Amino acid sequence: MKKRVTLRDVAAAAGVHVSTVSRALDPKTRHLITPEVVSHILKLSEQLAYRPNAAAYSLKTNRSRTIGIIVPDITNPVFPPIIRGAEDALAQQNYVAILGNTDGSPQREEEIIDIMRARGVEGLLLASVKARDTVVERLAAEGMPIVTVNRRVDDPGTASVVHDERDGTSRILNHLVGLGHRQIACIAGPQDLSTGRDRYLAFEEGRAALGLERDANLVTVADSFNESAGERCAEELLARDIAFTAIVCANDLIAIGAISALRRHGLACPENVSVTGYNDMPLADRLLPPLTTIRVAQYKAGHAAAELLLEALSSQPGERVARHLVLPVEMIERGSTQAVTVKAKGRARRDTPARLSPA
Amino acid sequence: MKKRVTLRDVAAAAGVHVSTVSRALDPKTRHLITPEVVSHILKLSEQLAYRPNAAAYSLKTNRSRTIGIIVPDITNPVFPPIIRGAEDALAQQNYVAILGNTDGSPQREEEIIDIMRARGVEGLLLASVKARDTVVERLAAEGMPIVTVNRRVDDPGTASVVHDERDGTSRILNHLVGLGHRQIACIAGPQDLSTGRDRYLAFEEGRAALGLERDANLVTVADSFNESAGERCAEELLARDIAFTAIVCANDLIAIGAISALRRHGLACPENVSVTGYNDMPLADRLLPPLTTIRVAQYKAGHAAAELLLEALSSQPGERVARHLVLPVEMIERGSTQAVTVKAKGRARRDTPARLSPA
DNA sequence: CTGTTAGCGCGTTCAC
DNA sequence: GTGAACGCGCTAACAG
Repeated sequence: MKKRVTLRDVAAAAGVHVSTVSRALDPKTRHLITPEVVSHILKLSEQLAYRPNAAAYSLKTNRSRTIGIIVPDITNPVFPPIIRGAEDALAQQNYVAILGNTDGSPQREEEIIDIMRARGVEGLLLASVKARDTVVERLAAEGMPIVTVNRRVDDPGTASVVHDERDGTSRILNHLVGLGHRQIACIAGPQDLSTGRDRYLAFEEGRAALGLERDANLVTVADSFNESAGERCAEELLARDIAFTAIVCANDLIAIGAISALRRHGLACPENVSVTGYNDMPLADRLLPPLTTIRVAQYKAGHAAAELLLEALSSQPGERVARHLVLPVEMIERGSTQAVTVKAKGRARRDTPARLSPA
Repeated sequence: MKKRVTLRDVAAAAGVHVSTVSRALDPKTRHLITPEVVSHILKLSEQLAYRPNAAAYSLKTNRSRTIGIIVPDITNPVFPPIIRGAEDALAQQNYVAILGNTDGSPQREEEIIDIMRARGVEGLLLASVKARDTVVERLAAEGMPIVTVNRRVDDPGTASVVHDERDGTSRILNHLVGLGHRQIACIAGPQDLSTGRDRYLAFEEGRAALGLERDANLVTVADSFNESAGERCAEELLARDIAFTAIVCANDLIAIGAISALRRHGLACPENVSVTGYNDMPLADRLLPPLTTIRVAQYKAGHAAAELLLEALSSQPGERVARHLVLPVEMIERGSTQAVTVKAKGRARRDTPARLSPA
């Protein structure tokens, strides 16, 4: 491996002292040096392909130009756009990111944060937080700059970029009611995550506002935002033997699982049961059936979160105010929802005795 | 932010010299120190939550314990499993990765590599290489350890982990012929990428071996591995006004695009035309229709590639031999392929005059 | 076995 | 305007 050219090499070539080169190369201190010398040094360092040594810079200044991004699992299609957005924003300021996957485990999260701190990350972008997150609380107390993205923590002291869950859920409900649905089931997401909780709260709120009766039997809570949890919850709803014509799912993967489970029980989506997702993840439009869902701007969220973090890094610790961004969402109507038909209405299950349906 | 505890702090607390602490903490040199002293130091450093400063280590040893992973676009569902596999392998040796997206642009690739070198990455994991890649050639010549994953470069001097493209393509062809297809079109991938080229070569080889006639009209080449390229190529095939009952696509996204284009022209998959993908990306089983495709072990490939790279890093520059791994693939039969029906056979297009179909 | 010493490459405070 | 000197936190060579 060719050895790297250092400040010293450039200085030797230019016939000046290292510190002169250092100053000439830094736009902030460049004015201290004679213009001709500056241009000479600039040309030379270009020629020699001088690249400052990040480790030395970091050791000296205690600034690593690195931040940590922590997600539950990069393999979940929700996260890549967030990461991409964040990295694009970071790159503009010569920052890079190192990535960690927690698989939802708080211990793993702690380990990863430990590793990242050893690496001297200047801040953290967290897509993995629980609503009540002791790891984050402790870190924030120590003054580590943190921005959560997609999810947030209850403590308003931690900056966040999230989506308008209430509006999204309300649009879904209005859409379904507009199609004639009155018996609407809900597969809520994990209630220890802000997204799962906020969407569920918005569901109950919207349901009440639309004059639909509350029925605890229509609600089930998934322990995870994935397909198998969706399947399990749909099975549970079906086992309860109650009537519903639509299911509002906490995210797209849950919806996919639910549709599979329905199909196994001989129920077609949307003919027998309408199903909605949330996130509009990649390929949601190509599924069988294409998902009616809420489009959230994940790339934008990642981008904005990184910018918020960079902003916090460049401000003094004292003057930091945790900022919170709520991005607007959009409803995307596709094939997984349709108007209630007389046939499907009332009773969602096929081979069980009919029962009185309210209204 | 709480200031970090350094070796010096631990040394002061233990009443010994820094270098003693350094040695006690390193398993390799620990045997030089009296066991009681070691355990005392270990306990103390634990207590003080000592974390070695990565920048200082890196500056001193010239080893950053960081590698660069470069992909075309993390948003493409093929890459997250590769990245995840690589990161899991790296983590076992206390390495971390920084990520870069090239969007397929060689200039961007060069910029990213520049940034990564400034960061002192010890090696590179490349999922972005062209078959002929001057950037990689130059880097390899300079001695930078490189492993390509998923794709490879023509130069056998660069280590790689790829999948058995020939076997995969041959399975697809056998499957289709077994279903009675004789007029099989092909949407090949970009021919400057090893995957696109190898799959296409295997297609021609397999076609000949199966005794199918060569027809240049049945082949089209996509300029990119995505849905819109798939749509364009399918349109092109249709415009040529030739008969085919199946299309072999270079990857899943192309297949998805092709199916969309067919549908726009009133052709259903698989009823009128069978379509195959490649990669078995996440959700390929949930699409409309579910894709018959080749499953490649992306996580495993990423994992293996990272291990290969770590191995190269720990060996002496002299004794390095570029290793090449070819992982086995598996065919997954789903709904996008079916036996040729009398009705569909011969002529794939509906509202155009029929034409003689060979055999 | 342990302490001493000498940098790794850079930014920064002093002198000049 | 420029050079000299120092040290960030750590490892490694050498002493003892």
